[in-house]
Amino acid sequence: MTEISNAEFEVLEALWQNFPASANDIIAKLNESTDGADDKNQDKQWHDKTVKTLLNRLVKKQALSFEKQQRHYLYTPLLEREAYTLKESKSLIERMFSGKVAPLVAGFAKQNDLNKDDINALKSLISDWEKNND
Amino acid sequence: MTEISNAEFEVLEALWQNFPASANDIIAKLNESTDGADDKNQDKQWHDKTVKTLLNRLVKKQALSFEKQQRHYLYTPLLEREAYTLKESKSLIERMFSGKVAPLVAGFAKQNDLNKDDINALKSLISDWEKNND
DNA sequence: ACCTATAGATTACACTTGTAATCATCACTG
DNA sequence: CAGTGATGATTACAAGTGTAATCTATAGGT
Repeated sequence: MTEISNAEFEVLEALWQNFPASANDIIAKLNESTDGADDKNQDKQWHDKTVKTLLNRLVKKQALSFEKQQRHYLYTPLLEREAYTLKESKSLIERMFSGKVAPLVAGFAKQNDLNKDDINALKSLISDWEKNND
Repeated sequence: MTEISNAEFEVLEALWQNFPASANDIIAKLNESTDGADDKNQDKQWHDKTVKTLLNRLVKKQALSFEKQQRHYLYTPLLEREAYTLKESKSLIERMFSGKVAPLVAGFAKQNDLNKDDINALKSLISDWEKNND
């Protein structure tokens, strides 16, 4: 229920990608370079202490649970990624676009931030919607 | 360049709706009940001191300018609403959906948060896009 | 069995944010 | 002309955030 901060979200993100996971697993995942061909990718390095702090805060916020596994903990997210991202999306769209998703997409279109794949994905969504809502 | 907080955004929002405006204009606008038929609309009341603080912060952040008009100031936004909302949208979509807008829309669809109007708006966007991208 | 490296807990600390109250100045009112 | 009420400036202050360092207990190596 409490708010998840940006840094906390990134930690959760790492956990969602594979869980349950130990603090070290998560730290490793966070520091994995998201290598693409471009080398201007100087991904921030996460300091181990920082990640531990964030894990603690997430536990306090009941965004994840942990269970003792011999010496260390294994963490598991208590939030579903999809539910969380939807909530955040809706919140932004509510605040900025009166709850309508189309104006957001329109902004992307205007900026030339859509490609054929995006358009196809949207078309497919629409046809699904129409199938279910005759 | 600095970040605009949520509360600051709401103040900016009021200003975008009509500017230049005095602090009092803005406070009035913010406290205008966004009346709909539903009376469970107990819009938060903005305290005059609070709004003044936020205006000052926005000036410091160079999000708006002001000019002395006799005794009081007239404020004018320095950011365009559309540019700002686009930037925020892109940032969220980058963080949560790898930069792809379709998954966000898919979330809305899944939750039944789209209606015929939304679908039509999206279709129209798509056909415009296709017109410009053969 | 002891010492050390380590994992998690606790503490730190500056900056931002939400929310105002207080201070200083000045224009208008009686 | 003096007092008051408004306007903007300054100050306040707790909670949240990003970013760690220090403390404490303990598991594992020698």
